[in-house]
Amino acid sequence: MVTVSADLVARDPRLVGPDLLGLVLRQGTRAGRIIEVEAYCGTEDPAAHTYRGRTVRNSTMYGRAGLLYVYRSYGLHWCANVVCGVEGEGVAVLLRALRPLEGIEEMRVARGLGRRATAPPLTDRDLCRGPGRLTQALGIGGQHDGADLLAADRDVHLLDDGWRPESIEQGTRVGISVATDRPWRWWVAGSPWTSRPG
DNA sequence: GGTAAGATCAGC
DNA sequence: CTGATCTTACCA
Repeated sequence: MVTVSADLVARDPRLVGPDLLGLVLRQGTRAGRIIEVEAYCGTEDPAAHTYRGRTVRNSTMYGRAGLLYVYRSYGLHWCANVVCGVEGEGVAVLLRALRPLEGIEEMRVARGLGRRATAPPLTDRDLCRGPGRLTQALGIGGQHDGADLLAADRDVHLLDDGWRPESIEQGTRVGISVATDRPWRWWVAGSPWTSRPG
């Protein structure tokens, strides 16, 4: 397990996105492998939070590459992004699904909070499949917005254990209503851990 | 000042 | 399909 270099993320998010597949996101004792991502491309991307300029919420997305941009989605869920490009550009890659690797019991507890007693038991596939689910599973929230993912001594960081996908598939992004034609979503081909069937 | 629309998810 | 619930944009 080694940390990820700044060179990997200090590029166009459409290049960084597929290169993040296979890397490990760790938060405390919980970790998962990145299976599915989407690129958000700043002023040229109407679906990006930074398309209309800086706000209180999106300021981290303008920071230097390798920071974690965490925002609240629909007032309820947290979504985690890896800031890319150069400082001030406002581009990032959204993490959409992980394969759980470590701390799976902790993830199960975190994901079970607030569920009805009658709800069916959570399978491993239910833990990190979707951007809101993976942050809940790892315990990532607003307090991690702006964290440095490239420093191994931090609570939350990116690691490379050498694993690489055999092949990668590409398609359009999920859950947006503008710029729906841009093929800026990538996932590990054939993986059962994606947020929706490939 | 009010309102609508989200980079979502769970439950019916 | 709907409701939950926070942030922002846009209009009055």
